[in-house]
Amino acid sequence: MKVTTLKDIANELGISVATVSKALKDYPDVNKDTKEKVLRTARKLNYSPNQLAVNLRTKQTKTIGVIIPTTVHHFFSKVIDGIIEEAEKKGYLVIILQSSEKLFLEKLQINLLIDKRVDGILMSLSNKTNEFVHLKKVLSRNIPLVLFDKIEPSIPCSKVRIDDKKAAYEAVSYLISKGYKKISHFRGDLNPKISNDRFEGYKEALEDHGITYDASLVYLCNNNTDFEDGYNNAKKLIQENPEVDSIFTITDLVAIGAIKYFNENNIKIPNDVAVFGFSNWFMSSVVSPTLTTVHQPAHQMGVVATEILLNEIELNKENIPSLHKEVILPTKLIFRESC
Amino acid sequence: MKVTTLKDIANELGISVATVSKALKDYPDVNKDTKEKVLRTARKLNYSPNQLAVNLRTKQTKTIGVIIPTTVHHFFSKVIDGIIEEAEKKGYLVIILQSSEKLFLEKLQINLLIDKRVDGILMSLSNKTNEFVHLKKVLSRNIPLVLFDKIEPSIPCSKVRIDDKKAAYEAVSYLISKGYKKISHFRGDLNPKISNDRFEGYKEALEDHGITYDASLVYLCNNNTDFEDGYNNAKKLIQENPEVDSIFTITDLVAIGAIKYFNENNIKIPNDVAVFGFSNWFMSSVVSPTLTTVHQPAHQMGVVATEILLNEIELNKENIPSLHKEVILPTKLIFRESC
DNA sequence: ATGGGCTTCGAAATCGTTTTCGATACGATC
DNA sequence: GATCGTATCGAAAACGATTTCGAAGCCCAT
Repeated sequence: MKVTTLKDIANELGISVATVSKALKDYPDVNKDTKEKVLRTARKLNYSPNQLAVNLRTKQTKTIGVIIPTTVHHFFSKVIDGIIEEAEKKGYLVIILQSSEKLFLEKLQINLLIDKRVDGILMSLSNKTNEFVHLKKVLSRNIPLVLFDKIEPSIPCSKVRIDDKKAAYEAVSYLISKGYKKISHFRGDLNPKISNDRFEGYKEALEDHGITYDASLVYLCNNNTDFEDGYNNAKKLIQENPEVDSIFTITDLVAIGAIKYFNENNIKIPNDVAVFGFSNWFMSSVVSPTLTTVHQPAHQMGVVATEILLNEIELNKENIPSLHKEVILPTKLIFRESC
Repeated sequence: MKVTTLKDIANELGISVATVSKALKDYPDVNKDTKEKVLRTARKLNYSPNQLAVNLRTKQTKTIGVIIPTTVHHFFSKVIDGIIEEAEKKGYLVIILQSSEKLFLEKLQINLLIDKRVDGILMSLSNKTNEFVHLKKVLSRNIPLVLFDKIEPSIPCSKVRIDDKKAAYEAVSYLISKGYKKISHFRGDLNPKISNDRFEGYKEALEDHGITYDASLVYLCNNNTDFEDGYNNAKKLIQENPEVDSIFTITDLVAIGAIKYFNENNIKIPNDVAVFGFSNWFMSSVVSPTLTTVHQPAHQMGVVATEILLNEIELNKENIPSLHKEVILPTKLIFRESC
């Protein structure tokens, strides 16, 4: 089953490859009749251009690369959804790679994407990423790069994120305004910036409202901020601080773990302990009681990051230097039964 | 920032491009000394081959395409995880497209991937796909194709799936063996084969164990087999068939919806009504009570489908015709509190 | 008859690699 | 000295498209 090329069309019509190419691209310097004839036989022979040749010649692939820690995560799968949606709309394809939270994989994958000549790269950094030569390599090759969610402020490129600190501040302030005073925090790992930011927001909200910060009320989720972290920390919390009246958790999954423990042990939510999540994962409206949480616009983050990237790619093509944007997407408190 | 090519290395050393290329690929007909010199300057100039040129020349892209209905779904995101993992291991990149359950998008995306000259395609069909010319086009171009999960039996290509009917049969048989007699079924949409298969398994298990099938106990999930389907159907079920003692649901999410309704209305699980799910979504071990379900090997499905595809690609390269496999992955009943 | 303007076409270079097929040189053999 | 084998290299074609630039043909004006 031979694939037809420009040459086949040219031979069929007894004209040159150049004319065929120009006819198909509607160049002004080709006769109407020949244009039509070319179009007809192109359709007849079921021609479609060999993208590899086009890419080599035009030096662009209409493809972007995405590197994220994992696809198996509700947040990231929604981001991917937004990325693919926006990219497809503009005629770009998307190659996805997972760093699995490993720095060496991240570096390797950057090289793969550079070799593959993707037009641009979208990244959310792994928790382990503490050096950035690989990112600088991308920039030095003049390949547009946009970071989202897990970003690194020092890298001169566009970034899309939420204001984790502010969101946490608002959540905890809400708890305080509802009269909660002994507010615990189940915090994330030490490394990723976002978990520190949420922690900072928690502390600042307490201080701003005259509640002194109590380190013994903060519990670490060292199990990849998993469901079990919430369950186990809830257990410890009740043993060690029975007078606690509420918890602000780093993420919904942790909150749901806590809820499970409370439900099993006949601790009433929100009467005994209120629970505040983070992310607005769709399960948060399903669990009993439904979970009050912070809405994190995952899909929108994918769309916006891709918009910015594709824009920079287009500017890059015309050699227009693009200034880098830092977009902070708004979060929103979602009020449900758990508070 | 110029990217170095073979020509640059050749110029630097005063030798030909051909020799440089051969030196880098360790051809036997190039002197050891020149080989070393080439290697050294290649490293010095930070050379990495332009994949576009390589692809054009060798006619393969080391890239596979994946078309699935959606990425925002726990099952599919785990499949993707398996696909990317296996592909990366063998040095292939993965382009992901979403059909969003639309046939016209599926067709369009097939064309995109063909134009992109991917080496092979992995697909799970949309529920709307009722004609298959686009799949035949892939095969007629001699591009390896592997279908998984939502497959079409009539297409002559490899397939990876589970035995939905058998899994459903086993689940319902288990319920019967535990003494349940009034077994309801929350079934999926009419179109995808897998939901019909599960329905068939349900019916057959009943009949084989001397329970006459009662159509009034079967409820349709017409809301995309969503959480709400389970909730609403549970409500209707209790009103219309208060004597029901158990439910077999098309998928965990529907089961969890039902569980929520029962919890809210003080209907005890499993004492009043037992609930059996399908998929072993990780939430099924989190909800209260934990959900008895059928384990569906999503990650493995991605890995196996990719293995088969890459194998066919390799054979294809050597012009060895490959016979198509149909792999049926084993499922497993997971026993928890809800039954 | 000459020149200019316009339309239409195609030769050829180019993108960066891979690979075939000679070409050359040198030493060994008879 | 003629022949052969071997080691080493490079010219050139090829992959399939894009694009520049010049050529050819024709008409019209001078």
